[in-house]
Amino acid sequence: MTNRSLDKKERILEAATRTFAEKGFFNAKISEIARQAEVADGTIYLYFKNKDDILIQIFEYMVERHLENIRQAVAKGGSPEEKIRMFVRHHFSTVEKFPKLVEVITIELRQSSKFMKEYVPKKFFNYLGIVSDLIIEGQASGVFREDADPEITKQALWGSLSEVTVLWLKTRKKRFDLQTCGEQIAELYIRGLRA
Amino acid sequence: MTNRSLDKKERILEAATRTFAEKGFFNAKISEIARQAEVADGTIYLYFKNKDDILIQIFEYMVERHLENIRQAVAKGGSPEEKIRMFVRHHFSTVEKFPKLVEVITIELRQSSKFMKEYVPKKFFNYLGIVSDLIIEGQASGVFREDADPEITKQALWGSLSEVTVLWLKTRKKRFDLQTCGEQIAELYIRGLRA
Amino acid sequence: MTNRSLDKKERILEAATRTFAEKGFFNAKISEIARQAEVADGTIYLYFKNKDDILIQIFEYMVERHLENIRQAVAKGGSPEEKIRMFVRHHFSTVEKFPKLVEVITIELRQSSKFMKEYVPKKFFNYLGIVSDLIIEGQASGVFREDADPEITKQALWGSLSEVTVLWLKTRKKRFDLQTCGEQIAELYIRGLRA
Amino acid sequence: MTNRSLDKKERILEAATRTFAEKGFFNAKISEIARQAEVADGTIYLYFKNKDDILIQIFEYMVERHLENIRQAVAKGGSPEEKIRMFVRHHFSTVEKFPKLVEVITIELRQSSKFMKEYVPKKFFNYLGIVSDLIIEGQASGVFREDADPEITKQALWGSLSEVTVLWLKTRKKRFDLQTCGEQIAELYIRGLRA
DNA sequence: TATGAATGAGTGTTCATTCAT
DNA sequence: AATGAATGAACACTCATTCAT
Repeated sequence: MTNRSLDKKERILEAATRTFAEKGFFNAKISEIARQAEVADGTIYLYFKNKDDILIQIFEYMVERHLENIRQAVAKGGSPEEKIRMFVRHHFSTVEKFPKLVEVITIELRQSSKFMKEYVPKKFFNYLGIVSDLIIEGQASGVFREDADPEITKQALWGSLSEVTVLWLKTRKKRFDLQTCGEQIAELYIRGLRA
Repeated sequence: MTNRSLDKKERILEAATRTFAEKGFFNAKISEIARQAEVADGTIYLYFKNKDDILIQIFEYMVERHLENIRQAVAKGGSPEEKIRMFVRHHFSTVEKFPKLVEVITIELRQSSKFMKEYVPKKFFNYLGIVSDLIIEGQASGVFREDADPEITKQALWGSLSEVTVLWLKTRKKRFDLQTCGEQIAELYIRGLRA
Repeated sequence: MTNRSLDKKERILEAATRTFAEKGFFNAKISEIARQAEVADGTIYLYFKNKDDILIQIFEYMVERHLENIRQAVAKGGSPEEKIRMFVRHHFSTVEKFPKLVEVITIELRQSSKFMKEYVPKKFFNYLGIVSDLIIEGQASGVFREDADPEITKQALWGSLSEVTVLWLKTRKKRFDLQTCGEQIAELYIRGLRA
Repeated sequence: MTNRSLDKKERILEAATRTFAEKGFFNAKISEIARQAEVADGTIYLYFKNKDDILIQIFEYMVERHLENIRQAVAKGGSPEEKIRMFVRHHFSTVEKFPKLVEVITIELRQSSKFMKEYVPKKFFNYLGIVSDLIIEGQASGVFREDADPEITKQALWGSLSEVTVLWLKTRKKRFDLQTCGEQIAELYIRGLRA
């Protein structure tokens, strides 16, 4: 029962992720998602308020998964510098593991007006907050410049990660693989922040 | 004649920019743009292939304007480091001068599937190419690390600029003004690249 | 068992009457009726064929109740004239006693296409037949005009009663109370029929 | 131009009247109306706000036509009694001339929730007002009873007319023709009102 | 009897685009 | 070049009804 329900919801989330990644948010039809999830159109509305809500739940599901691991991953790095490296590595290994999911989050999410205008991604703020915390920690321990603004830097790093991710997802011409991407960006920010 | 035509096309571009920025790409109606430009609905199709094309032409118009100045602006900086600073400053001063325009380019453009999937922004590549050229120049003159990949770094910088821009456009709570943003990001990348 | 069943059916009829009167036939949801009757959605279909059938059964239930009393009530009037007065009075006192029920019968019933097109309200014909019988009786005893058509008059009276009822239900601005309505209409028809 | 537009709007009104009468308001599809009017679906929305609006405009169109003539028709009757006769006759001759139109007005109109709940049929009130004016006139000249309430009587008469009309429209078993109906009802009310 | 999760048919309305003038 | 009336494809969502339990 609960089992079947969870099954169904997950099947819909999966089907939606695939469909959104392939067709884009707007061109993805509810009936196509239903078909792929092997449920009736109406069933989708037992688990989701509307089309935008599917996207938002994909996002939340993703952030939750990601968040579970990221703190542990970051903790493994001893110094703040190493922690930043871990954060970046973790991002790209997630991209590598769930490219479709990341594609939807990074590209299609912006097409949902509900998401862009009404939804406040609280958990995502927590996630990004890890970065500014790292910077503050590094500044406290003297390894990072005092004059670097943690908020701006956090945002800048996130921009770098997602832009490079989009490029990689779009081209798939891995002249540079994701490992390289990660090391390059981590190095850039670590040196950029060093006191 | 040509005069009136140019007039009309520009009026449409302006009206579209305003409307896209205010309502978003999808909620902006062609008839609303026509009304604001004081032309008939059909007239728009004498100058633009379709709704997406308006967006693309706004983008090209923007890049052209931006490109005209950017090379001169960058040239003013003597060293590669200073040139990067000029590039970033130029970006944010443009954001400051044409916020509506930048908002459309940075946010609404991603809503057009034509743009995201079919259009190859050649001129924009030229524009971004300035950055990788700068890095290569800096590496040649020994001020930048040889192991920094110019392509990845270029993309990372662009990601930082646009992400911070989006944040600034959305919040308008200038806890940090754009000047500060620019200096922060420039410093980050210059130090990050330094040999 | 039978006890509980009757209970349940009656609870559904009551809940439906309330819901139909409040929301109208089309805006009343089966699930809302089920919620109010404290049964499961599916249970309703053990007692009723479909949504229209609920309405029809409300109607029949009403007519049965009404019919039980009306003959006695009419019988109390000695002369045909007085009997018409009793009929009209009885109608309005029912409106007064069960306004919700009457509202559903008089207004919402017309929204059901099943009712309007397929259902033949046999019992209701019996009910209205009382009027034409009265008229014939009056004609036989010489108090009513021979040239009044009992069928047309019956229909006309019914139209008057329901139209005035609708007005009263809609406005509730009792500039005239129901008593007055009844006396006015009875007087009109008695004089109109008098030989 | 204006010519074509009027044409088109009238064609839609006609097609809608026919379709509503045949299928009922709810079962009438916009696309079916468009097909019958030989216009595109979207064209309907250039002339009408929505489906309910079509019905409302049919109603207004009808009342306007009816109102134009009714005052003249009533004026022809010399005495108040004769005027009531004219009013009733006029009603049934309209039913005879435009049965489809009357069917929509009398039966289908009640299915539109917009009409029943939001629209206030001002012109229709004027139309019915003719009746209460007649009664008051008759009371002033002493031919009608002083104790007959003009408002209730007006409403009662309207109920009689529409109920008998519905019966006639539904059965078409003209055991009594409309002429007879008119004379019967007129006689009933004239006698019923007589001082 | 009773449940309630699942179904899936069904449609009014919008709006980018066209084309006769 | 300019118009703007006309087009018609396209689709998320609801809710009465069913049926496995």
